[in-house]
Amino acid sequence: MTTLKPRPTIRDVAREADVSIATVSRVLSGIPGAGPEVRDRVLRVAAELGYRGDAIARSLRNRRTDSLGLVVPDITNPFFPSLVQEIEQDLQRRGSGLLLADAQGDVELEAARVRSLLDRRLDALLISPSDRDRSAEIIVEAREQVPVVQVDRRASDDAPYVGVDHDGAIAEVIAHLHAGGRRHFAFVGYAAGVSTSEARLDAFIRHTADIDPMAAERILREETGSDGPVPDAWLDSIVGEADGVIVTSDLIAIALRDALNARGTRIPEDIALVSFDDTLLARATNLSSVRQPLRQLAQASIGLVHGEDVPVPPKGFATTLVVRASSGGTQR
Amino acid sequence: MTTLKPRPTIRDVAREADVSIATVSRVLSGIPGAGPEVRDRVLRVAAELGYRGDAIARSLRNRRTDSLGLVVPDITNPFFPSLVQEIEQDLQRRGSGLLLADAQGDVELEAARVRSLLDRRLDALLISPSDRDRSAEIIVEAREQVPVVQVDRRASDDAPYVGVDHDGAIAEVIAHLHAGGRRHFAFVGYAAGVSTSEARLDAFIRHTADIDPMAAERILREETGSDGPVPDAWLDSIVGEADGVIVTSDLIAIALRDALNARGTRIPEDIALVSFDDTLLARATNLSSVRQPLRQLAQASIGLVHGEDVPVPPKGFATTLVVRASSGGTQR
DNA sequence: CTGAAAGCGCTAACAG
DNA sequence: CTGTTAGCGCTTTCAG
Repeated sequence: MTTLKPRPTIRDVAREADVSIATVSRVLSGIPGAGPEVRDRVLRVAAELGYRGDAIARSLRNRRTDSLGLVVPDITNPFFPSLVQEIEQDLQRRGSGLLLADAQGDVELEAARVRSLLDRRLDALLISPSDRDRSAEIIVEAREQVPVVQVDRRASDDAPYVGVDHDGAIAEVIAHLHAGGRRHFAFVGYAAGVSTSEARLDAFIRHTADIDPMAAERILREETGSDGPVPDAWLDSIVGEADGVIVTSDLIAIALRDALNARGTRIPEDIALVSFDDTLLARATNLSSVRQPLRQLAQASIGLVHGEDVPVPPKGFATTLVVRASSGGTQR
Repeated sequence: MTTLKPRPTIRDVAREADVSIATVSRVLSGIPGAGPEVRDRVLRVAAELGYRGDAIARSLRNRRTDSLGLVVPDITNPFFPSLVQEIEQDLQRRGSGLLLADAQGDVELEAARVRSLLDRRLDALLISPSDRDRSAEIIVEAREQVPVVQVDRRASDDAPYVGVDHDGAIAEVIAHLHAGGRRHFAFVGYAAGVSTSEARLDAFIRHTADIDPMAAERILREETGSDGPVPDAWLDSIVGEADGVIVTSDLIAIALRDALNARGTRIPEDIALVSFDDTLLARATNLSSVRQPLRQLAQASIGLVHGEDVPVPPKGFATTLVVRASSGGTQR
């Protein structure tokens, strides 16, 4: 490490411009009452010195940190990096910083992370709760200190929630598969406790009830986490049984497709595959996937948490089904 | 939003425990000189009130924010979330927070993000620079203010760098492929300006020189970013030409494998594929991949940036080749 | 239009 | 062993 150059303070600027620090503060904050001559001088000196202000001191005084906490259940799940990116971008535009915490799917860890973030006095907290039920408690606790908004996943009915219309998404997928001649459906990768997964499963059961009463029997739970090999049990339940499969994540879908291919099952001829999130995995491997409106999610949740009057559709934001090779064409 | 509960300050604790704020501060900081009777009372009151201290005020006083900035070139690249996770975890253990910024592969944006982070007065900055050459400037600038360490990617020779031994990694991969009977090599996904990619390419050329002089002709640049379809030109240059292919990322490798399969080329029989990063993509799809010691990278970079005397191997940390189906067995 | 001064919550001299 | 006080850098009354 070399020697660190100390940042100029407001006093340096004041001294150099031969005015009081109050004046400097006013000029730099763009507060009207300031003489044009003085104004220019202050601005010039500030620029010369490279004065940038001290966010910490400002925060202490303003009781506002211009930074926001984001807790994700697992940054390793490719859906979240994309969301994080949108959120970070939006915050940057607002001049706010992003404090990120990863709960690693663990409710205890999540609570610890939230508290640790709150100690840093963020202006607000965005959280995608790890567990549908058990995350509610920490959300309530956090809500006593700062505005909290739940994004993508939800746990507490007390805090606002911004997510997508899972029901509409599933309906669209089923319709698409049905239009392609598929009549036997399966739902792969259900993760208990994950609110999005539960919402999708509910919708799946509802929307297949009429056309395929057996579909509710073909629900395959995620056992091993989202990585690891595809269980043989899944393949046994699918091959020869279903011709239209909905998968909760691109990653699982890709693994499933590989495993099916290895068994000689052809995608999409024998089985059509549609997954969720439309991450770069889906794009790179020609997987049909349900795209989430990430920018809208980011903007709405950030707006909401800042107390703005953002319109949030009651059923959630609309998704887009991106049809690619894995569910393309018609069956047989 | 409901009413927000104000956090208790140190004065509240002092008043309630009937001592001075100085005593509270001392007790809570575990500074010795404090009467056992008073000590207990303070601790009890603090607990009752749920006093947690104010990180902002503490930062202003201590000139230390206990938080660290991390700038990644693209959080959407699956390698980085894993690294971020390790870093966040390590920081949490140290009681520090993580301010994340995404440069989106854009040097200008990167500079803006770095400055914005510095304004927040972090204790240190970790950066994985977007561009081998053009990121150097902002690193130098940052270095004047806080300790800076480069992780994974590098740009400036002035700031410390923590990364892996790309040369050793490539050597191991080539040896593995060679042992499997592969004799004609290709390097896919080279990204100019990305220091890791450049290091790997250098090593590739060096380590294939003896056994396959033509290898240097089979270097395929990443043109479209890491998503998007695989260019036909890649396939033309590989099929019938190479039997051992090294790919710079799991994502590209998966896309490439799909495209090769679609052409009737079989993996690993016709072509063995080994990629980099061993992300969950590789695990999920049985791809051979070079694993990076993320925890070591995280710990070393965080240690270094804190001025600790962390041993960093001069050639970089050793990687591990994880052999899976895509390069398994022997040729033909 | 500008300056002096209070004070955000905390820690660290310094006194007693 | 404990209390008083200065002050981190800033914004914002309040005076002038």
